[in-house]
Amino acid sequence: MEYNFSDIESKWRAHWKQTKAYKTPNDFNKPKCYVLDMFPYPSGAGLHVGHPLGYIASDIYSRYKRLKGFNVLHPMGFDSFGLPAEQYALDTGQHPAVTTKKNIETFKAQLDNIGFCYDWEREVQTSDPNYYKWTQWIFLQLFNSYFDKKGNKAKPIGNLIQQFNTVGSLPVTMNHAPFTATEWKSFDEKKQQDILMNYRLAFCGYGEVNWCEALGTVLANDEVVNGVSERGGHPVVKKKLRQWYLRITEYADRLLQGLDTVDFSDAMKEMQSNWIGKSSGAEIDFAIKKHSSQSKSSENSPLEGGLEGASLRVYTTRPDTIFGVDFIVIAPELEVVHQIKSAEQTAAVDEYLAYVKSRSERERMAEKKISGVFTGAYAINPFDGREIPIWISEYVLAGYGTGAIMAVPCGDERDFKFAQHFQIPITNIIGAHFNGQEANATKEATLENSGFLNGLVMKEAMEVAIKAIEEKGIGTRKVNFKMRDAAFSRQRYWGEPFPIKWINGIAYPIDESELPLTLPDVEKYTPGPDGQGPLANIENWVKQPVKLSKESEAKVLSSGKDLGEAGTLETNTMPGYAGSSWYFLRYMDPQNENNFCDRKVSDYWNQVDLYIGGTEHAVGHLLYSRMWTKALYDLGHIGFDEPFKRLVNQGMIQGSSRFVYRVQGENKFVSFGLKNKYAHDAIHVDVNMVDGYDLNIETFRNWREEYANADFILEDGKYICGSEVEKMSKRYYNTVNPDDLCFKYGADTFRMYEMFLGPVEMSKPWDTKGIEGVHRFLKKLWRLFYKEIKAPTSVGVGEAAFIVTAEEATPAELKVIHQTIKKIESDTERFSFNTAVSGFMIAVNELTDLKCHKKAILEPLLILLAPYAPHIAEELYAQLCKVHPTSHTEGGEVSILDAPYPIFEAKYVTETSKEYPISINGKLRTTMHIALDATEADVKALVLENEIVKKWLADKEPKKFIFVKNKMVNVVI
RNA sequence: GCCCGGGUGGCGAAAUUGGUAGACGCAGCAGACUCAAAAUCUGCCGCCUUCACCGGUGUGUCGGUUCGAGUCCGACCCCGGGCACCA
Repeated sequence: MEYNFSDIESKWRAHWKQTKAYKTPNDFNKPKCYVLDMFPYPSGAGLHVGHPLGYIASDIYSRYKRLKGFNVLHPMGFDSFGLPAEQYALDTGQHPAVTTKKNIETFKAQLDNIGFCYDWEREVQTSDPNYYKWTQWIFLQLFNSYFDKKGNKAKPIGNLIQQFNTVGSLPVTMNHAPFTATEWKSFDEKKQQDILMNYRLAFCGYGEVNWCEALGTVLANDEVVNGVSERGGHPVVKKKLRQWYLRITEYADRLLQGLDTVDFSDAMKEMQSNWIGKSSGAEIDFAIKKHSSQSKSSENSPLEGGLEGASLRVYTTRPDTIFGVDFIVIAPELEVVHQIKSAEQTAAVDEYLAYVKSRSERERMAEKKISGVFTGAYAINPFDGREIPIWISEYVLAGYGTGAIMAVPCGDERDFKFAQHFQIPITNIIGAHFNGQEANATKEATLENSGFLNGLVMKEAMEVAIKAIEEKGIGTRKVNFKMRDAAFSRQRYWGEPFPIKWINGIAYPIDESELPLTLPDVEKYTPGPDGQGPLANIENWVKQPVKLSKESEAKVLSSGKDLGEAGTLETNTMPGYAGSSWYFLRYMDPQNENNFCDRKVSDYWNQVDLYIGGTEHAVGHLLYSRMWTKALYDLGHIGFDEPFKRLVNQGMIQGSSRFVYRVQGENKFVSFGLKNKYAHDAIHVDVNMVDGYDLNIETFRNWREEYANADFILEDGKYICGSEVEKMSKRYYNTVNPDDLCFKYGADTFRMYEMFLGPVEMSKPWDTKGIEGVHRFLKKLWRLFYKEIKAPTSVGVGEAAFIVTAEEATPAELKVIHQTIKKIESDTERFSFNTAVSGFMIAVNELTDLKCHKKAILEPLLILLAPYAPHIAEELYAQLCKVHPTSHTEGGEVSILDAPYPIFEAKYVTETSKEYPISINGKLRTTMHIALDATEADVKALVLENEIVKKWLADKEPKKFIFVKNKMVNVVI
């Protein structure tokens, strides 16, 4: 019998399915291990070889942990809401639910082909109403909570209402004037709800959003890349719209601090902290100089009391440079611009504002030219009374800090360039540190021309300046974040409906008993009117009667509305990241109908011990799920506030594209080496028609009709293709389907080869060459168990006998297996799967050399191998148990899944003597066998007696001996 | 521009704390078995020199620390990824 992987693999897959081998119980008595993959979006293209890389790694780790006695949760599911399915529906009219279902089936079949140990009974799909019921429920928890700044945590909104009722507004108000308890009670329902909306963790508000016309929806900041949509690359513009948001900014500090408690790569932590973008400094008020020619201030001027005594607030991280301020710049979008501009400058300012408005986000980012205009107004430096011109320029962003900055050209590159461009005189406060040619952002300089800060080193001056500012009452210490609140609504169909009903312009939560609020079936997926989603077109859905939450119901009734008729459902849907922000919790308790996840169950499974996925989710999914976890923790629904204890980022597998070169104007193709002799065009050719770089010309001719009669200019009788590394994608014809490889070599070979390619974290182009080597290894392993006793004939394979004996193992054999146990264990623990595969190869080579066919050696080897190549390991193990039953295996077939993990015995790996390299002055000269327990004096004597050492020493006396324990000896002369 | 990674044979890559660089695999070369092929097995495989042994040299470049550097330090070059007017 030879290694017939296809029979073996289908047999064992059926067996696992039938016996529910991977069913994971919530068994609280066993130690747990939670291993999670980022679940896929089920696209129509199916899997390519890049996808399973992380899945294989996590599968190996899961199986390993299981053998080590852990109760392992290793689930899989689908992130099945999302734009592509809806775009496809728009084009073809097929319901997204239908295409999604089909795609998921394809994915599952492909995944099962590779032999993963998922418990499919725990599968989740974000578009399943039984799942999104709880997404909506969590949304309601966020809606019904606010962030208590003092306690630094989320609390029920009821606490806040009680506070308003008893003592009035909080010390720090959010976008509204302070009020007393009595005033609060006098406010009408609308006013009260509007104020509360400023506090809710999930809230609705007007704001500048990223609007993508082509996709017909708004996008979150992380979904916009270089001014275009991440998906599809469509232009994105800023637009003021009513939108739902998550108040993630309140968690900025905790999201930052939490990074210290988790095991993520430094690069990942860095990306997240850059995105959060914490900076500390101060806000400072600059009085505005009264100006005779000032234009009349409009009625709703933000400058209280007109220009008289008005001031402008700037944000700076460098209050120590306050004496170096040579001008102030305001973002053009700020209203205040119109109040301060002088009559003479009005025309210039208005012209500039028109120019700024005409520029798209894209242009602004693409060409960063220096532009701006003087407003005609001056501010007064609060410390030395200097008059400072106020400019506007698009390099200052309205949305960050106060939208106004104090410009210190000697210390800031942008300010310097601006000053240079507009010939604004520069004050030097850092002496020799400033050369007049470029700004110097040092913090080490001793300050000059800086009033009371003179003589101080900048670092120290920082504190002194802030104190002075606060004492003078002209500003405060201030921390700012780059991160914005996350846009949470999409004007699309294929997403979770919001459990919100609008009545009289007030958003009311619907009652939990109404969940899930399901998506209606629709005929058309075109957007509704006024930038609304497709749901707005379905009147009977929008107006359907739903029960509101008890408090809301009372409020609505008291305002005299009929509950059945009143109001309309929110027509936006939630974004793709809603469902993925908490799916790891649902896996723990996926069938629970009364709770998103039972608290006892989540206390048991707790944090994800190992999370595997790509870096592309660094600032999206990973931040959102961390925030949701923190909010659920604050509200007491779970017992941990970081979801992922350890994160491993698998590298991207790129495609290795192949090209043929068509001679221009002819149906003739020239081989790579000769292509420069002709005018040619490079054309992608399917990698599966190319062996290495040799084109299979017959297959190519059959590929497309137009190539059937093509001519070829060959070199050395071959057509050599060109190559390039690109993203793996259908349109480059460089995708390799795992199904094909599993069919040709088997899943075990495929799994081990993917791991053998290199470290999981590393990105690399796919190369199928080399898979033969891994396949050969498995065949060689097979031959340790089976021996051909009759040569194969033309009509069939040869007969083979199972040749494993019960003989006792020799020390040499024991050494091999114990070395292997040690290596595989440490490699698996530290995620070095490529070296682990090498370890197996070495072991099999050595055992073949030793002609070892002993159960005592091969049984542990199979158990070690089971996580990597589960099918062949199960097959050989079953056969072994049949031929050599033991107490453990008696009474029927025992699966390798429950086999006792082999124990590594140190005595077989450590030796009594060792061959030491002997170096002289660091150069290797010879080797000697020395007992490990020899003293340094013994070694010294032995080495000095050695003939070769004597020769190299000549007459010289050794200065010293260096002993590297169990490694080598070095003689210094 | 700034911040992370990373540069090791023809190729993918190994190398716990500085201690025999290139394990393992692919490709290549030579040989065994075969009428032949496939499969399998054996040997060689960084570069220079040599019939061979020996020797020299070698981990992007230059320099440093050390008895000893792929590994540590300094300067530079190249590649990959992330961020990019956040004051």
